[in-house]
Amino acid sequence: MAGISTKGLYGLAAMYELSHASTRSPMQIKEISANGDIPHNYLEQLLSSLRKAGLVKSVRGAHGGYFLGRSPEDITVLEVLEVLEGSLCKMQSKSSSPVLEMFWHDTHTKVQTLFALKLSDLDRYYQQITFEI
Amino acid sequence: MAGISTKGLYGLAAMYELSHASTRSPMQIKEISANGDIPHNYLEQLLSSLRKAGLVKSVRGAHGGYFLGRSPEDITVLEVLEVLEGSLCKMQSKSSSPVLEMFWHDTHTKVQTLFALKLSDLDRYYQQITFEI
DNA sequence: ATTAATCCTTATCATTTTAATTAGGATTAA
DNA sequence: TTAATCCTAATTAAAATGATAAGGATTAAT
Repeated sequence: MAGISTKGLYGLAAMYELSHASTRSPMQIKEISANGDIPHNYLEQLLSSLRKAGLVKSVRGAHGGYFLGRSPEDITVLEVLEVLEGSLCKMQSKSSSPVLEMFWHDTHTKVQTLFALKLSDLDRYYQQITFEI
Repeated sequence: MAGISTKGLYGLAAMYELSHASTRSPMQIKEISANGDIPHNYLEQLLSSLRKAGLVKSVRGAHGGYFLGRSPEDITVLEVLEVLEGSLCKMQSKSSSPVLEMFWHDTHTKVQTLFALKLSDLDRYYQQITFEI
């Protein structure tokens, strides 16, 4: 299936939470886990990947937790999803015809553009709710 | 991974072949299979799905084969891929926040728009090659 | 120094999907 | 009647998904 798995959904939800968290004290896994209804141990694995990619920073020990690795204006949804799900809409084998090859390449580019919005832009979707009601 | 699997690649390649085949005599699996470098028996399964969805028509028996189910102007790449891969970029569980819920819904719509080009439009990519050289 | 809280890592597991392969059945032109 | 072709179902190997479990490493608080 060519869908987005819970890995990506959970990961983006976690990043969204962190983008609204305090920059003073770290947010803990259990809090993200509870807010997003994400299995605690599974989320740990996702945050581990995100940390290795520099998208989050961690503070270990008691009162530890997570911060966003960079500001929400400097992180795109595309980055988050690619860390967790691999390249979006990428074809894994060569095409038989140059036409299809070009189609897939072009489509891949367009999908990347589609997801290249900043974490800080996500809240625009809240505005849409307000406008529509 | 959120990629397109060979199922979709093979299927679209087959549909593309058929869109350029004669409308007088059917095209045989072995020919599509050879042209697209697709395992014969695997392609049979994909064509079976496409036939059940009405995207191809088959002629059984000796000298049998396949036709496109409708004209290339009436079949979109989206239809082909959704038959074989399921809904594109669909999220399988509900989001924790309304903002993300709207983001995913909006993105799903945009991805569908992206793939909503006709089989007959694929050849425009050939023009691009010509223009760029 | 001890303890409790928290992040971190690895191993394991069940389920599903992918990508076939195999084997044979059904249909039809010659 | 036969050979060609589509059609279907069963089986399989490998990988990904979506966890669960267990314990190690680090640190604040006592």
